[in-house]
Amino acid sequence: MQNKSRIIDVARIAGVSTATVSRAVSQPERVSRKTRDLVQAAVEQLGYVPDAAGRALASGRTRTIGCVIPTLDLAIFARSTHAMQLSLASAGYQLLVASHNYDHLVEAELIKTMQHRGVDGLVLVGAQHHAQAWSSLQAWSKPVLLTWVCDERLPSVGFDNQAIAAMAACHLLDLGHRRIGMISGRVQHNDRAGQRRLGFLSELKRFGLNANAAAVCEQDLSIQGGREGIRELKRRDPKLTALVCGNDMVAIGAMLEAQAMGMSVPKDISICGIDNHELAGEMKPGLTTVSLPTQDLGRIAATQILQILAGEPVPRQSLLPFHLVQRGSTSPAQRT
Amino acid sequence: MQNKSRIIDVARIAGVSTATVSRAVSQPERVSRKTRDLVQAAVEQLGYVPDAAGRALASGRTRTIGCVIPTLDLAIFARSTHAMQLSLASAGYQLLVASHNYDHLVEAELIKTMQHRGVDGLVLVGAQHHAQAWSSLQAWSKPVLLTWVCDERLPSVGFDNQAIAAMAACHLLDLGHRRIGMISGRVQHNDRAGQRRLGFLSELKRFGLNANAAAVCEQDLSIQGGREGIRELKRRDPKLTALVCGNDMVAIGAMLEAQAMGMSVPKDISICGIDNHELAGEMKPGLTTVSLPTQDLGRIAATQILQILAGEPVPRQSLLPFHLVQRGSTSPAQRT
DNA sequence: GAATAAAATGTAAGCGCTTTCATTTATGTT
DNA sequence: AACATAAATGAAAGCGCTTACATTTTATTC
Repeated sequence: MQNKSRIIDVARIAGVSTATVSRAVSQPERVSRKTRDLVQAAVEQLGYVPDAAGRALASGRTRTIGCVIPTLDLAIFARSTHAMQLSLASAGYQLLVASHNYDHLVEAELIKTMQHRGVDGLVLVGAQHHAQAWSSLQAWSKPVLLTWVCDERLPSVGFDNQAIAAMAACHLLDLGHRRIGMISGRVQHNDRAGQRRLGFLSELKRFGLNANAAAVCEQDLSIQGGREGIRELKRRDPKLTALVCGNDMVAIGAMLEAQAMGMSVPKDISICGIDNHELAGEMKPGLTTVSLPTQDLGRIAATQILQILAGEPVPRQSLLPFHLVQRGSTSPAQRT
Repeated sequence: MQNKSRIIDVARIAGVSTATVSRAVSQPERVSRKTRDLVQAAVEQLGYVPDAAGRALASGRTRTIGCVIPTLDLAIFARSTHAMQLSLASAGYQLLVASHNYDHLVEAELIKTMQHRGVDGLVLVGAQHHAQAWSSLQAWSKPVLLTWVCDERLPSVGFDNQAIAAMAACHLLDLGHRRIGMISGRVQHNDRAGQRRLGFLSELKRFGLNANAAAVCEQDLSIQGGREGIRELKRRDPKLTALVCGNDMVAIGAMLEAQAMGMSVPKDISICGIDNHELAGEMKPGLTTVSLPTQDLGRIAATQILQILAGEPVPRQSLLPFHLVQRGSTSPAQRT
């Protein structure tokens, strides 16, 4: 079965040189019909599969893409990574993943390791990285793709995170709310969260509201974070009538806590999330949220980095669309 | 920066042979204090990092572990994989992941690819695999670890899945329920789901109940699956008073649907999940569930495969503990 | 059918590292 | 000091593959 046959064995059986076998295997069109069949037969007879290490050493390519993410333990990253892996696999590429839990130094190390590991391309999350990471990326000749954000410095496929939060804020403003808070993710080492916070604040400003940072509360992107966030914001402004949340888990936490505090959603407080998690539609009331095509993100990232690798042109910045899904957790502000 | 220095450059600067550099880098204890420092200095001066492909080709080892899972898009797998990756990274190993969406043939291909890709070890989910996969595993000289289950044929770290479901069933039986259904995951190509179903049915039998397969309904492990499952089971047996669910998402779906159908949980129907997902405690009522140490599973899997690799002895079968978390979704059966 | 161009194939030189084996150097013993 | 032994080092042979480059074969043109 696994008889570890090498290229030379195939060559001997097929009666050709190893160079020809190599070509027949990786660039069939560069070989005559006859030899291709000959080699194919030998390959099958031996169950030959080229050894990746030899291949990598000789060619400088590994058919492996590295993906460095904050964590796999957040549904959105798990989802996009999953989609990415499937797309890569169907193109014969493999995925090396590593996560850093929002530690920029760890991330920089991971990037370096992956580079020396010989990955053919690197997919990162966000544009905010350790200076050391940036410099090793710059000194690298292989493609790097940024995801979740768009940044001039590198090809990216992501979202206009400001616009996402602005869309949520705008929805609430349109409903007449004027005392709106935001539970944001931790902004340090997370430019997506930073951009969303900014988008939220500018939108308030655009409506002529005094948008100070006091309206924003940083929390972990978890149910618990949502619970704590709404308590904090309510403490700061007891008259709060609406809330934008950094993601749906936070929104769910906030909603549950609001209800536990005796408030009615949306009557007493309107809540809007981001992501459109499977659960959003299942809550009571349903969670209004900005729906992001997370899976597409992963799929497109895979496609694009493979295209770059293939020398095909790709848009340098791809902004993915998103839209508001209105459910029951938001409603017009009460007259006061 | 990334000046691609090779071992020979280091050797020249340090004034030693490449063999010595190689030793100084990978087995410092096999080299004299003096040369070690010399080499170390040269390494730092050049920013030398050994090329992985060369290393792999020469040594036959890649410091890479392959992990083949059904999907990353299920919280439990994302979680355990995440934990595994972190543990591996801290030991200098990298993680190659691939998922197959419960397709055994795809899985077999992935296993083969990873083997030829030169991974140093393989972590799989479950013990049920394509014959072709089994045979390529058998013909392989490197360690393979099964997770989520325990199976004599290979070292494993997992759960007694029958006991998990039995624990859930037993809890409901103890509460006096006698008409109990189960919404199981798809059993085909998923031995965990199969074992859980079996555990459920045997527990019913142990209590002298007529446990036929009619009490079990297969669904996707999602909220939607839970919704459909409870409808189906209620249709089959309108007097159903309790429900075991394949995982918490299913349980949540079932609970929501039960409520939507006008039932009260737990008054009209008791529901018990498996996993202890972050959300379980947040539901109204809180979801009773069998808590599984998902993260530990990943961490331990990583540790064990590295130990095997290091030639250290490890228990061939590691069964991880689990326990019932009682919350509001289960209560004593009503007198009839 | 000769001349030319294009396609197919072969030759052989590495890719960067590890590791066996032989050799040199240090350490210990009497 | 002479010897045995152990530790440290070096020389060099690959690991299995790809790919310039050279060579041969085939197709094309007149």
